[in-house]
Amino acid sequence: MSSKEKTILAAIEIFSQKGKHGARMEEIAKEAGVNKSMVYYYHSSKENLYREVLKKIFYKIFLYSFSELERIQSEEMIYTERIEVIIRVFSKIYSENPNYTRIIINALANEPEDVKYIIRFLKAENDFIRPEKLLDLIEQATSSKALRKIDAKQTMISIIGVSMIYFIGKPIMEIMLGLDLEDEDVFLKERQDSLVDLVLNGIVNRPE
Amino acid sequence: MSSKEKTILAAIEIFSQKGKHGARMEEIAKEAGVNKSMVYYYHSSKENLYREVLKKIFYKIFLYSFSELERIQSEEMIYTERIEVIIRVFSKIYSENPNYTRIIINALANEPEDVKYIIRFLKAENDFIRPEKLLDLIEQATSSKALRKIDAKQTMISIIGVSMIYFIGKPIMEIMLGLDLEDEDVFLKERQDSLVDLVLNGIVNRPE
DNA sequence: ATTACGTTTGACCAAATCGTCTAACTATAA
DNA sequence: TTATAGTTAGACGATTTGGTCAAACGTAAT
Repeated sequence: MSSKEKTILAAIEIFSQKGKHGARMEEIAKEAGVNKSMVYYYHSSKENLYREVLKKIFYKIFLYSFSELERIQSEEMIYTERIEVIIRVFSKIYSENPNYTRIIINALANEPEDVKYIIRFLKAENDFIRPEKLLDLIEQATSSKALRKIDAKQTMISIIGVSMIYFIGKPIMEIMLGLDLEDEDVFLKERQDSLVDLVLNGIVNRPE
Repeated sequence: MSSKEKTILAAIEIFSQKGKHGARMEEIAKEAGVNKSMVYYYHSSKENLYREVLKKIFYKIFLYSFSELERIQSEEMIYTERIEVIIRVFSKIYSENPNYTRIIINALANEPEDVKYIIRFLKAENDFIRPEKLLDLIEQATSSKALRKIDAKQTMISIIGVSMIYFIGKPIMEIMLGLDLEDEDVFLKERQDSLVDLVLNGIVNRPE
């Protein structure tokens, strides 16, 4: 792996632990196993490195989620099944990449303009990034009476966002609910099932 | 207002804009209209000031949400109405205090241990902080058949978390969905209604 | 061997920034 | 008036930290 690549991976690790300002360039270099000058040689500044990191993370998440979306569109499924898969895909992305999740949450809260710029950039560069696809799916499902009359945009936000919740509120939940994290995997699985259950029941159409 | 109080309010403002590490003690002092020495005089260190801020924020949020919970428990309402009020209360807290929301999100992502410590502390000091109350409400509603057979803990997390989503995903949504923020208030209102609709439909019991 | 080019190193700088210290100011009580 | 306690100001110190630089290293082509 190139020094450039190693640096970005290390940066993801450190930024996710310490946040943008909390992270130290020296520490990132050490984690990457390269000289600090190398970091600057390839990424010119902390600001820049941070943007590279965001770009990489969003790219990977988009790549994965849109290819899954593509896949289920080509398969034989009823609408609610498709929606279920989508919810599980997002849950999976967040839970399997907790440090991506942390960085994204931080960026959204602190550098929303950076995030906007990067997403715009990625959308312009990569044809496969097409949020309309998810929107269309929801709208089709609605007009086919598989789903109730719901606002597709709002539903899309809810689906994407709801899967992120557990990670955000983990410490609160641990104390509030007296959760015992020894069985975190079990809890996460239940969490996912519960979300699927909640959302599907919330949007599905029930003929009288 | 005392200098100590002014400092905390200023700190909330600056921490919410810049994050814990991004915030400068000098800037906080300036915002508070006091000398930097005063900040140290009252709060001894940045670390300490940050914890004071978290304490204050969580206290206020708990105070508001639990008193609302208390209020609706004393009123004549059916279970689903109570749940609806709760969802709207949480949405309101987050949307009316965006800087609290940002700080909390940051703290949860970056200093989860601090958050745990503070919530434990607040719970020990303040009798009114009783998460069981919300849990009980959901459980009662379930056993009275007003709600489907759902896991109360999971539902509680979903209710609290789902209201936070809009703030977290705002930039993503703006670009993904091409939202036009001139009518943000309208959008937020629709967002809240949509959430209430989704969650209530998701958990309510429907006799065959 | 020499050139050339990308890569790597460690020392170094300048600015930022947390935190301290001492002296002074204010108000209240004796 | 004097004493005391709480409060404020601003300069200063020590360290951290983002960022730079010139020199060296490796390697592959000429």
